[in-house]
Amino acid sequence: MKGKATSFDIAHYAGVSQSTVSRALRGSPLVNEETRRRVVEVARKLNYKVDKNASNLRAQQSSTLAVLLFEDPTSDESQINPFFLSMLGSITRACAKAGYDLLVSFQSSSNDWHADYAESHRADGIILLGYGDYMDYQSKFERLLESDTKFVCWGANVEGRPELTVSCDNSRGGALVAEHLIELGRTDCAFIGDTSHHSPEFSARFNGFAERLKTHGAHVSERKIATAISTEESGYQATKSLLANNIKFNALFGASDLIAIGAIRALQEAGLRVPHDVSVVGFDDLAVARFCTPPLSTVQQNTTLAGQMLVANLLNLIAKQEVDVASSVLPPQLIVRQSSK
Amino acid sequence: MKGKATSFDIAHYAGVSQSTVSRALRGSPLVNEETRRRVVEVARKLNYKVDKNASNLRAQQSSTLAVLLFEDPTSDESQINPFFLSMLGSITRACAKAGYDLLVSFQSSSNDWHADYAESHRADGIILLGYGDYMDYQSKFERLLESDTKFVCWGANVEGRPELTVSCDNSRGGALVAEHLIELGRTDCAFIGDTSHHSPEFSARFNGFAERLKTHGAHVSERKIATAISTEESGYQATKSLLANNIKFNALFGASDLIAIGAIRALQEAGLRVPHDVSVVGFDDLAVARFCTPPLSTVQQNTTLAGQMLVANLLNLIAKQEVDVASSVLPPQLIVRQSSK
DNA sequence: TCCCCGTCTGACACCGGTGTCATAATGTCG
DNA sequence: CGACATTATGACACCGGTGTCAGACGGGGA
Repeated sequence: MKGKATSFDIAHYAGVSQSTVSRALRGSPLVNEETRRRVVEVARKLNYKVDKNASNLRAQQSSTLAVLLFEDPTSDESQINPFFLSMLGSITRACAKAGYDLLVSFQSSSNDWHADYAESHRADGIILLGYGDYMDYQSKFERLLESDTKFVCWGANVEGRPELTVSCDNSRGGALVAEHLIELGRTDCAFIGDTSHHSPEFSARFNGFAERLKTHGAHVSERKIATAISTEESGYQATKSLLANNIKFNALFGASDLIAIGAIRALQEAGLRVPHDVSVVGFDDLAVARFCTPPLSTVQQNTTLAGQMLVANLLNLIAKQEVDVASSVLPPQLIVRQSSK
Repeated sequence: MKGKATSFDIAHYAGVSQSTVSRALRGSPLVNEETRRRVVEVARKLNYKVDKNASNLRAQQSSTLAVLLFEDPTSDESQINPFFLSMLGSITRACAKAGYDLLVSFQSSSNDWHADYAESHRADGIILLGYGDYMDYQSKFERLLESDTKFVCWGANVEGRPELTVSCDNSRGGALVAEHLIELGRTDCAFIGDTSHHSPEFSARFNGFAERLKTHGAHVSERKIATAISTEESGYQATKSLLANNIKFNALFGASDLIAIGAIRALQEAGLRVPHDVSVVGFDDLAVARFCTPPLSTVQQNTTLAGQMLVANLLNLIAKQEVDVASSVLPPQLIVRQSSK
């Protein structure tokens, strides 16, 4: 046998037509059980595998999803945010469980997207993953909507289409942090992150945090807010700049774990003890959080569930089925460790 | 315009034949520059994208690679080894740079592989990633070789086919650790990992380590070796069992960072100070290593380079070009941090 | 003028499946 | 025994491109 076997080869050896082979192998009820057995047997012997390209072409669907991962443009080239990698893991699993393949692609937000996976029929739908510039996204979303591409995204909201988004209840997560710090009596808080509309997730965390503090008579002074993107280095620098300006606080909320870890480094370098002098809380619950010094209190986002929801919602979208919007906002959970005891 | 545009639509609007459209869009020198401009313009206007399924089917190649990630079967369901995720990142980038798409799939070693990506023409080649049971792999490798599937793998050697493997010089990495500990005067060493043939990478690290110690008159006592797989928990348990047996040592080499991190936890719980009482060194240089307490000395594997090599070698294999075996063994680098000062 | 050649284009078979339709074989009922 | 439903199968068009081949066209040389 030269080259790969085709369904015609199977048909030949099984003494049936090619049509019957196709039907038999896909479990059509139209074919006789005895015939099917014969076909399956021959196919196994010849190590026959259905050609996905031919099958996809004819069936006009690919049983494949694509993940587009947008990195923070300024983040380190080599290291990808562990939070998204963890998400990627659960998406992969959820995909496999649904019998779909998964294409993965990293994009830099600066570039134009290579988001033609759907248009070129390589994927039936697309999952968008990333913190990213909110304003920048909307125009891309419009292009996707226009070309009738099926997609869902994590975090960022698509205007007027809530069914396309799965996200953590960031605002509530911020509130949980506020409550925790209030219980500890640490209401003189700093915030490292981004309160602008450029980062809807970070600002939601901040707003939930600030509002809950306010209901307890505390508030976050403008001076105690420093801007950072989600890297350790950025968190470190932002915190250092606060300290350099001689700004005092007894608690610090980092908009992500990486930021909080960088903040801890800055605090410790300045001779401040965590949590004795400053309680620190992060957001994400990366695997690192357990291992840093001191172990980091944080708000856990359930990436397993998130990945499952993203896949499930996307598949519903593709099948033109109803998507449950309400359940796509995932509950955050406060994990208290030593950094805020 | 209903549905997606096809090359026939473009042909119609550009007033040429479908053949010419195909040629024009793929830059064939046969088509007149003026004609090409017209075709390209129409294609842009109609937002036309070549159908990959049709193209792949006809061309009998997919411009796609697949990564199969094998997890340690006993490892935690939700968390994937960060080392491989980091590798995945660099593979993705290398793929994109070469103009290939990337399919990602997680496999449990226990299950039969769904490695039919190549047979079903979904991918031109496969990258195998994972620590795994060496013996178990050889039979799978044979099956891949038999079906003439193009593949490369990380770490594990395919018998008699060195060109299919990219790996870190684990033995040399172990030797670097030995030298470092000798310099510190810490030659009473424990090893946590796996010295059996089941884990070729771990045992190579151990052998390189033990041999170098021997040339300096030291050696690793059998009693000071404990078996662990590459998880924090496993490293913790293995170390605890050593301590429970009242075994003393002033240095500990963990076969991976996760193991070393677990070991540190066990040591600290037992009241031993790191590095004052025991110097600890790991292997991998995960992002975590910098952040744990104390920051972990470790052997860095260059995952960026590794990913590039895997992709490059696989593409050479597919193109039936020579593969440079020698350069596929990557040099490890010792990173000294506080855990072994 | 005729022939040849280079340039450019169109017609057409083909990749390997899937879905539809026609039909043969068998059974069922009045 | 004929009309008709049921079951199982084969023939064939089709998905949307790619590669081959034949041919149209214009120019240059004899």
